[in-house]
Amino acid sequence: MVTIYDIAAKANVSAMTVSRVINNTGKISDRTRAKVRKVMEELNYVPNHNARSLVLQQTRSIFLLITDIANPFYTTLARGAEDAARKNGYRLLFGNSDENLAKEADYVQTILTTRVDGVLVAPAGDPSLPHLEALKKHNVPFVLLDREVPGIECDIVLGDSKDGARRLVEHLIGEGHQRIALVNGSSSISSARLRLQGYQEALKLGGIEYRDDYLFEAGFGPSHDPRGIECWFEGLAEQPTAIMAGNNVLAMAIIRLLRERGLKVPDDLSVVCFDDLGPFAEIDPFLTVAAQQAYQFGYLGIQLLIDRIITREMASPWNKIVLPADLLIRRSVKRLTPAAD
Amino acid sequence: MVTIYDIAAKANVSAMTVSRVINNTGKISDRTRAKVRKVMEELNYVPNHNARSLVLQQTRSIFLLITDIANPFYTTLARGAEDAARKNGYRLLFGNSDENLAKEADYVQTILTTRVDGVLVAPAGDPSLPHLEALKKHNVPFVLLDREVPGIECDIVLGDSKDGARRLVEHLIGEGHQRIALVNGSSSISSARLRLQGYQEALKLGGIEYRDDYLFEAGFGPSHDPRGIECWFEGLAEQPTAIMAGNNVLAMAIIRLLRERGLKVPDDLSVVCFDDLGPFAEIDPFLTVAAQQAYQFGYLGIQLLIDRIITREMASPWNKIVLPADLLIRRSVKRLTPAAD
DNA sequence: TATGGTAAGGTTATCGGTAACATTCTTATG
DNA sequence: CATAAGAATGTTACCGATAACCTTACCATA
Repeated sequence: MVTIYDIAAKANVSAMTVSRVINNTGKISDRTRAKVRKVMEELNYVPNHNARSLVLQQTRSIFLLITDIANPFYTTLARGAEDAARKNGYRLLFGNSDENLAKEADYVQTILTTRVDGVLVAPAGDPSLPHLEALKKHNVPFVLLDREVPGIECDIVLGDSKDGARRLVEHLIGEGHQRIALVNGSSSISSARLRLQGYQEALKLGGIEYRDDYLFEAGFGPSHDPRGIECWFEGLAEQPTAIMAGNNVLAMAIIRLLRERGLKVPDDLSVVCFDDLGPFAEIDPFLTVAAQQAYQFGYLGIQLLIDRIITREMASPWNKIVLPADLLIRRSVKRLTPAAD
Repeated sequence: MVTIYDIAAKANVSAMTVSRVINNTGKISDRTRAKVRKVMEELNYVPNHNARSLVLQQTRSIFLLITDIANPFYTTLARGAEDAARKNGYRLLFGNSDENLAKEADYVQTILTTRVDGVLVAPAGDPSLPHLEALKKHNVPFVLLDREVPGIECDIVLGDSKDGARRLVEHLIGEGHQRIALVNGSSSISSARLRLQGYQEALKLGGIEYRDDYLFEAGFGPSHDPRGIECWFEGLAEQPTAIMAGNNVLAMAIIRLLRERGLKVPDDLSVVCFDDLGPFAEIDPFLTVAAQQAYQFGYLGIQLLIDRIITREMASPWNKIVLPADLLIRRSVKRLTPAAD
């Protein structure tokens, strides 16, 4: 590999002069600058990022840790983050924890050893606490995305889960549904808890009693076993007329399950969910959803993070951005006549 | 930040002894090892990856550059790569070029400066040549994915585009279609060229004449303007009975376009495409596709790459893995009676 | 008792950059 | 023409780790 010393030697200057040319610092005569530039071209010089960040104590890179790379919510979020990072001259590195604490722990280790300037994290859930504490302890600025973690104070970008869920359920009630089930993510995830709250609130407002057997907790992730949902569904004494899914991945599992049982949506059962399905569900915009502004999660998250990185102010009050969800009413909910129920 | 020197001082040993404990090298007494370990815990030591890779001249990390993070083909590929990398003790970094040469060039720069041990690249197309040449020149081992680039010799994992395309078209012909259009990716992408060849071959075998106006070249990427397709479709003198899309993103564009015009698939027009749609099209497995083994692309790609990294053999014959595509026949093709046409 | 082999650990130089300070070269000014 | 004030460049030390070599101390053996 070519180093600044090779260039310095060939250009008959000191390494420091080369460094100055590269970074446009200090005073360099045009003649020298041109000479050094020419040698750099000839030798195909590429700066060594590791050496640079070792002495500078900063890397100009940000790590984005998401929980599911197959989920369009997170890939869209990632694009937002990437755009914002590029715009600010930061390199963005991605990691994918798969909603898995062990992988998350691994990535936190990577983050610490590579000395990135900051981190954007969608945490796996409340048990991510020690991971975030580790970041805190090592003074790595970070911004949480999508999920709060009790015990951690930091900047955060959230969706309005409670409100979105409430509006979804209110829509169902408005269409005449009374027996509404919720298949949710784990209650160790803040957004799942809020969606449950929104669900319960809407039921209450609608004068519908909350039933324990209509709540099932699965995993938000791609790798959870769908048979849990099947068992729950089979075991139901009274079939609901509508199911709300806590996120898009769960909605997929539910719809597949219903199809396998020959149940048509919405004719036999209505389905709604949180999060939109991304471009690949465009074949037939069918599912009624509470769509989140995924791109903004990433974009705004990077902005909050870069603010912290630049000011190095970890004491000033924490920012909390709450983005509303859009209710997109499509065709997965059947209108029930009062008599029909 | 805590360094090995801080630990050395507190444990009353030399930095070298600390290094030996960390890496399990050399001879260290159990007493010393325990003492050093204890101090490391107390001080929350985290090794500095930059310093380490500076002296070792290797980073144990691999860069994966994909062209579309929103495309399930690539995210599935990414999971395969991630799994394979983890299994081999390599860190995996992702980049997303968005089918955009400028972004790709940028990422190549990042790759060179960060001195990763190797790269997995899905190139934007033939014009990616200089980027790959840069990797070659700097002796960075790389493996191509999904697309060949004329002028570059290297290990590569490909799908059998020609065969898959031929089978898709043969299926259409078998169902009685004669007027079959192809909306393809840019001809500067090898896989698009092969898909065109497969298309033409199937037409020939079926005794159908190739028509120039039934070929439209759009972009494989997420950011291309769908109005091009609209114009082409509007301008058609004779409407085809079936359209084959060069990949899944194009299929989405076509289906949206048809829907906007009130044309039903497959009743009014049949559609097939290359690549499956991922979990989020499970709502209704509808589109007949040539599905590629996306996960394997990533998994096998990493294996080829790590072989090169370990042997440092850049001279031995290049590996070329060609993965077949599965024809998944679903419901987006209408059977035409000979009379109907 | 001399010898040497090995276990355990220390010293020094180096990876490729940059900050801080030092030095040399210009140029304008009294 | 001497000289001071910058402009242009060089020197040295250091960022945090590891490789290569060196030093002890101890024990077994002839």
